[in-house]
Amino acid sequence: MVPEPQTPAKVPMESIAAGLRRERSRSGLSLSEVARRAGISKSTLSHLEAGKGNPSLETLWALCVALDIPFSRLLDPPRPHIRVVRAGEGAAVAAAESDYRATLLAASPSGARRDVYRIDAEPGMVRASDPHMPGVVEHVLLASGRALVGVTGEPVELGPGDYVAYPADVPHVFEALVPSTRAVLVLEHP
Amino acid sequence: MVPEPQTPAKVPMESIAAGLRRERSRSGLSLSEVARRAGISKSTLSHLEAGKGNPSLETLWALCVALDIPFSRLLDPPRPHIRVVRAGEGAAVAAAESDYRATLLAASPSGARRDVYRIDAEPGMVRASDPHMPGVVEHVLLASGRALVGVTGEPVELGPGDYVAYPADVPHVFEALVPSTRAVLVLEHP
DNA sequence: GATTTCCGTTCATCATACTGAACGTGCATT
DNA sequence: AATGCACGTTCAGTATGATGAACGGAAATC
Repeated sequence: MVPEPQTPAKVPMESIAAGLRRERSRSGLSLSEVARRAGISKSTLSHLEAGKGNPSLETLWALCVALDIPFSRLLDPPRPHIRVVRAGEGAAVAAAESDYRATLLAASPSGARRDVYRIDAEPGMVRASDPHMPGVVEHVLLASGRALVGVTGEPVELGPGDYVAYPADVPHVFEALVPSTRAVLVLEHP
Repeated sequence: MVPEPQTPAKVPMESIAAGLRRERSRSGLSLSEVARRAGISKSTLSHLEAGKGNPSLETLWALCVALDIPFSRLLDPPRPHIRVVRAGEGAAVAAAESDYRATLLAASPSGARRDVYRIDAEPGMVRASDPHMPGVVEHVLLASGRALVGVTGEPVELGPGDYVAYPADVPHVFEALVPSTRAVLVLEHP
């Protein structure tokens, strides 16, 4: 078999468009302002954020510089890197000791600080948070009850023992679904 | 001060050109063949490898697919991502139990396979390895002795308990400095 | 040694990404 | 209300990236 000749190899333009919108809204800048800083025209940026076109490297690069983000932020992972580990899932850390069992949920990036919070929430109370500083990640381990947690627009429903990590430099929510919902929240900043 | 209006923001085209040449030579494919697989013209690729032009995202993406490399491979910095964790350093995994203490060295990328090896080395014996497959990472945890480990040209000296991770798709070495040097080597492939 | 086949480069032509002005809109200010 | 000024979008013109044929050279095949 001849290896994929002429395969169009579609570019994740939609993902890039979303990334541009997300990063710009995070920075709080207007489309015009970003275009001005990047030295490109508003129309070009407007097109790109609409997911249309096929930008040149120069254009994308200028935008990354203007937004002060690494290039990979727009491409590599569909950035909102949301990870869910259900109760019982996850790799266990091997221990010589007898019946000790630790499940690794998230590795700590070196240099990161982690603050721990306890959350008590009741149904009907939706706690919506504004974006934090860039790079901030929140980890939530649900202790009891049920809750919708995560990035606004695509939250995850958690049950007891479930875990989720999501970027907290975009708007995010915590909404209890049943009474006496308790959780541990770890706020990680680089 | 108005924040950098109109700054040209130079693109690292030379670095990208070098990356294209490097990755293609690594794959052993001809320029024509890569162009054919990517579905672009030879002339375009020829220009890009010469560091000329300003490729569209579609073009670059197609090349990355054809070369089977992540996009960031062409842009990111001088690739070798080397991480050293000295004995005693590193984030410890919290345990309710008494004096148990686990230091997390590297979280496993999902889908990655990890093979574990035991290494026994004596001074004078320099073990130089040729590059493995792209994306392969080696982790070395030194058990006893001393050793120079890592990417050829910039190895790291390890003592007991020290840990290092380095890309193994470039030439790398393991050189024991004292007798009875032992280590655990984890070979990780995506 | 002539021929074939692939290699990588160069150049005129075409397709299109980018531009800049004009537009409708919403929010302050007067 | 009227005005001013940002915002984001649309559209015709233009700059330029991508193409495909033609090229010279090297290696394999006859």
